[in-house]
Amino acid sequence: MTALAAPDKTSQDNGLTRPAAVHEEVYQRLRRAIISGQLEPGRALSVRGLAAEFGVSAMPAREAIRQLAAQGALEITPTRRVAVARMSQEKLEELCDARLALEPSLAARAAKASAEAREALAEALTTIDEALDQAIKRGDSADYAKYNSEFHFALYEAPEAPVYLGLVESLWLQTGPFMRVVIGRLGTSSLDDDKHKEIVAALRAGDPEKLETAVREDIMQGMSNIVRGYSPEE
Amino acid sequence: MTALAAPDKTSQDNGLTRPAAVHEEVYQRLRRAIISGQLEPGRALSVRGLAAEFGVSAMPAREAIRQLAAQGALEITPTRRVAVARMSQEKLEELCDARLALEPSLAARAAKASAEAREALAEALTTIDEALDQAIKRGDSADYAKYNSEFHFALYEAPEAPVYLGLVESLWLQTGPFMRVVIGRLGTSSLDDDKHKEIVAALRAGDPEKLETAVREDIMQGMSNIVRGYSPEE
DNA sequence: CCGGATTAATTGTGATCACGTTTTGGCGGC
DNA sequence: GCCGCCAAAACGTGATCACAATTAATCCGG
Repeated sequence: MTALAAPDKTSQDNGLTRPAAVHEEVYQRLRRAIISGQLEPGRALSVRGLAAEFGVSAMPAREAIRQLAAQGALEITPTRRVAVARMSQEKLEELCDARLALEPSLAARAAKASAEAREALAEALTTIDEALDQAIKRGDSADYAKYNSEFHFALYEAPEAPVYLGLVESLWLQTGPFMRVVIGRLGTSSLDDDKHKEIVAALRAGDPEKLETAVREDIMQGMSNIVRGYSPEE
Repeated sequence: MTALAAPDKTSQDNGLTRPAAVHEEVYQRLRRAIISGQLEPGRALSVRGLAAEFGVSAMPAREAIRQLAAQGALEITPTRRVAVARMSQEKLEELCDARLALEPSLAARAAKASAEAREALAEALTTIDEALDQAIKRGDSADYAKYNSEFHFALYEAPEAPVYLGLVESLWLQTGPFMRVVIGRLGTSSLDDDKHKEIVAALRAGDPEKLETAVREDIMQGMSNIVRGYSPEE
């Protein structure tokens, strides 16, 4: 019933750092689940339900919900109930425009890093992209969504641009759930010609303009798939 | 001590609508105060302090803080204390870029409305702009910031684009506090040649491209003022 | 077998409390 | 006069409870 990934306890940066707040933990897990499309649009959430799912009290669940609602990932119904945000034709167009306005120029900043940093990032991206390709061959749409989001955010986190990153995260939080529905509808077979190879190549070359257009094309193609898979029902 | 505007009780859309949640009320007032620059960067906030200020219990204050933190308006220090977000050189550059990437194209959508709607909006904007000009003549930087934000958001709320609007609100929540500091430093005399007249004209003409460039120029000019007033101290 | 009313379960919200941490204010020693 | 220590005040956070509202379930009459 859950499908909400447990935290990766292997990364022990513990030493002098304070243990993460419980509500932060809940927020991160829920956030990842939404971005990678593990929760379908309209899916009802509740404070007590989430609290039980995570084995915590109501307070951290409330805070996580409020935070994700502020980022547009969750909707508050007129009767104050909470659900994963739904998609609409107009919203889809807005999301597409906004992604095109932000993500390419954010990615371009990654191409301006040092050659070593670019190479390290390129290798990391390649690793993710291979896992992504295998997910496509396997027809595993869950893993596809997961690795696709990991690929993009590995790229977007590289230039340290917290403002941009926050905006882009908000966009993915709103696209993620719906994306997954569409992939489930179309299957992964229609997704095997993404522009990730071009993205990595442009990054390696240190060419911001080329990286920009590669990301733009990747977005446009992905979003056009979504539009293709969009049917006006609910 | 407060300076947090009380809600406008005159707008009684009551009838069948549910009374607004207390935390929503707190959020809105705090949000407006931040956008219009009534709270300086680094200003410490606390759950109990806010609760006392608004005459409510701690819960609504907590939720409002969490929400504004998610939008980048408030910072959570490493020791979990809350403060109005501070500015930095890099952040300022990011905010400038992001504003230029989003606000002109959002405004352009307003130019595509019907002639009647555009005319109504143009008149509303003119009214605000007159108040703004008087604030400048008066040298009242608080009112300047207030009317300037009102002008822009009247324009941005016209096209019903909630996704875009959310992103732009986040940007203003991060620029507002710092903007006010800069205005206080430079005085309002350096602000009397904004592009608002061009914006209204382009809107009346229904010319999206012209509106886009007018908004872009307004942003660039405002942000260049900020850069001029920026000194690395604190 | 179905539809509507009544009851029961679930939900968001606000309030309050306890606990451990952090910040602050003041006092004493150098 | 200044710096470090110590106590006190303030803080974020999680837990729990009560309440009003909404949603779901149940039951009954047809």
